[in-house]
Amino acid sequence: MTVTLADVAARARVSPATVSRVLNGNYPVAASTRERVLRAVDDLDYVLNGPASSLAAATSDLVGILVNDIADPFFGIMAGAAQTQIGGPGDGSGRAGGEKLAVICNTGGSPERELTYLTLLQRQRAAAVVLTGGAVESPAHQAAMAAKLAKLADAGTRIVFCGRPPLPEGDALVAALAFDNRGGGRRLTEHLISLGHRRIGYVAGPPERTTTRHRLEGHREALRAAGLEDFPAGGGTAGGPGADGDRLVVHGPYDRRSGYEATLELLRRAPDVTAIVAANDTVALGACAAVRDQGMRIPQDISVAGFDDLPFSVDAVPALTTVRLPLFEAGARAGRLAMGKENPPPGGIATIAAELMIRGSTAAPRS
Amino acid sequence: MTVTLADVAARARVSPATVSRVLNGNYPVAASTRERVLRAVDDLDYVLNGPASSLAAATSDLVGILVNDIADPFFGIMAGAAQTQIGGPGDGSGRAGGEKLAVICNTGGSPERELTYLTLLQRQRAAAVVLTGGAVESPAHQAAMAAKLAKLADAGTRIVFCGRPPLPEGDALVAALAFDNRGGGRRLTEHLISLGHRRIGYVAGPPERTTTRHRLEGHREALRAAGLEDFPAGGGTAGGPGADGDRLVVHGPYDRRSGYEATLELLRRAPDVTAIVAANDTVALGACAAVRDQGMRIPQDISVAGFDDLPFSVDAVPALTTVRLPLFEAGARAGRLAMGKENPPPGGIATIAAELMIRGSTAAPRS
DNA sequence: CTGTTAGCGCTTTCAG
DNA sequence: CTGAAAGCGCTAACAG
Repeated sequence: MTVTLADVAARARVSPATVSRVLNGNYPVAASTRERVLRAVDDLDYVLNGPASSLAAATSDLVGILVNDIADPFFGIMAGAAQTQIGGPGDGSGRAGGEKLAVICNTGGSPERELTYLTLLQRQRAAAVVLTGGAVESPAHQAAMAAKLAKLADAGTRIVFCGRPPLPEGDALVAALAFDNRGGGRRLTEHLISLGHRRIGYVAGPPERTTTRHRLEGHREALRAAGLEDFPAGGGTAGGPGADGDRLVVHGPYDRRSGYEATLELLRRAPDVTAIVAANDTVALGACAAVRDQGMRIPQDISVAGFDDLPFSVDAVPALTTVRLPLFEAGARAGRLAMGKENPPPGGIATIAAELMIRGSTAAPRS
Repeated sequence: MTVTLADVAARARVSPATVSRVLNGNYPVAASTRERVLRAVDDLDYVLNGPASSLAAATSDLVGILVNDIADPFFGIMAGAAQTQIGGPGDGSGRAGGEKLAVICNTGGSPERELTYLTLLQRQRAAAVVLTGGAVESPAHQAAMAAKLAKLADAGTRIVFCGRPPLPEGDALVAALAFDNRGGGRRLTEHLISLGHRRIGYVAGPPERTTTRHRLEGHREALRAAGLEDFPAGGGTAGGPGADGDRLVVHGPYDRRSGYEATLELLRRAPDVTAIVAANDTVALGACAAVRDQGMRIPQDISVAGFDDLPFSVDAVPALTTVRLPLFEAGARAGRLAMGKENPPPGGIATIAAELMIRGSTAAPRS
């Protein structure tokens, strides 16, 4: 029923090996032969058996792209961009040729799923894996990840981080594109301070994420530099890294609802805040809604700022002050790195600049 | 270097066949033996060779999810939901067991890429394929799709449509979950008409998409029912299906920018429109921006409505009147269908209801 | 440039 | 319930 390479070989009156060679295009074949083979392929409507080919070649054309939440455009944009550099499209040949199959895997932010997907990808002998977005910092998970990635790497899988800092052990195996979350966070808060804000609330992401920590650290650097750090330096009572007793920081997931609720909580704890910085734009939207529902105006009564500069942020009313991350460019570059089309940055790690976007949602506090 | 099933068998003092059986859990194995095997697997840190297994079994554990634009939450939400029903997660076993690898493929809305991805998935002997969102209606592409899907289907790949109408030939091979775009579009425009609007502009999606056509048809049904259809019934001069001479309809891609520009164009053509219906929420955001940049207020000077009810729509100011599509639920159901966990709807096709969400961006026209 | 020959690592009858 | 053996369809040396 199903056409095999041998069938094609028979019809083209060549050996299977030759068919394989023209299909893979990695070996000299006479033009006339190649043409005959190609015709046979078309006539028979032959489709290569991927598993067989991967088994024999000990490598597949799968490239995995791991994301924390594919419903979030932050990841959608990066993943889509990476796929443009990897996927079947570019070659325009119509017939699927030497393309890789770029696939996006949604971990939902769960460390277990991240590991599971990695195992699944390892099982498929993936050609490369791109890990996007913030990592979970629990030591156990980091160790497990390092071990798994090492295994993948020496099975020949290329590893690329995109928008994620390299692992502590700094495997040379990995090319990393890290966003300057700390610098962006710092500049954002500096902006608020320069506007005259002194009590600034912060709606942070989940405490165990690198992204959360870095952005928050930047925020605190700015506060400290301005002598505004009014919380205990050594952290507070809650457990885990980054925990602290600061009444002006509330943690929660990276979603709108969390932004809404955390903001309400913040306003309850400190009704005198004049500005709120959100972990990202989505959270900021929730924060805006909460602020409004409390009968306050943005930015007259309270300023709100986000992070990422997602497409909808400019359309918020007022437009959201935020920090732009070049998500598309970073994703595309990660895709190229995964394909080996581009050389890794010196030292294996590149820091991607974050640009402050000042818009209407922030202004000087009243009086 | 790499551990094989034979190694595990040796260590567990059983035959390779037995190891295979415990791993696949589809055959009776003595509890003690199974345990011994499992321990050997752990000791050796064995990972199944996917290609080899797929080759032997003539089927893989890959499930493809095709989307038009993964940067758009419309697709991100559906795809993510589908993955929750398919991916490695649910079983919680830690070790990757019987899971499928659900992968998202971003076609960018290009028919060629759609076909290419299908070929790639066919090559991988995918267990199932989920196609999401609107289809391109060109007859050539439809024919190519039908042929390709037929081939996939009889290679044992399960096919599921999600948010896409079944193909004209209505293959019984396919389970389809279609959104009621026409009904939703109709109710939305009826709402506007009931508010008193008579000149309603429409920023439509790309003309060749099913989604675009259905939503627009619903809009026209409503206009016609109210006797407001002021354009030539038979269509106008532009080429292609769905083209018409209606000055109040402008087509463009499903993105914010298109919404912005098309709205400007609309306002130029017909400065007297009192309401604008957008192809979807993203487009609506662009439309809102354009309206504001023209110095008009929403909804006092002009009403704006969207479609989809994406998460950010409720946060627009004023909140967007739109049509809610149960994207998550539909995606999850599609995932279940793809896994064979749920029976296909009677007749192979289910229509998913669309719910009108009336919010602040629409109001009665002035005077 | 092209054919021959071995496997790649697993699943699956078929016996026991 | 378990083992033995025969491929699955392709690639990759090696010879020509």
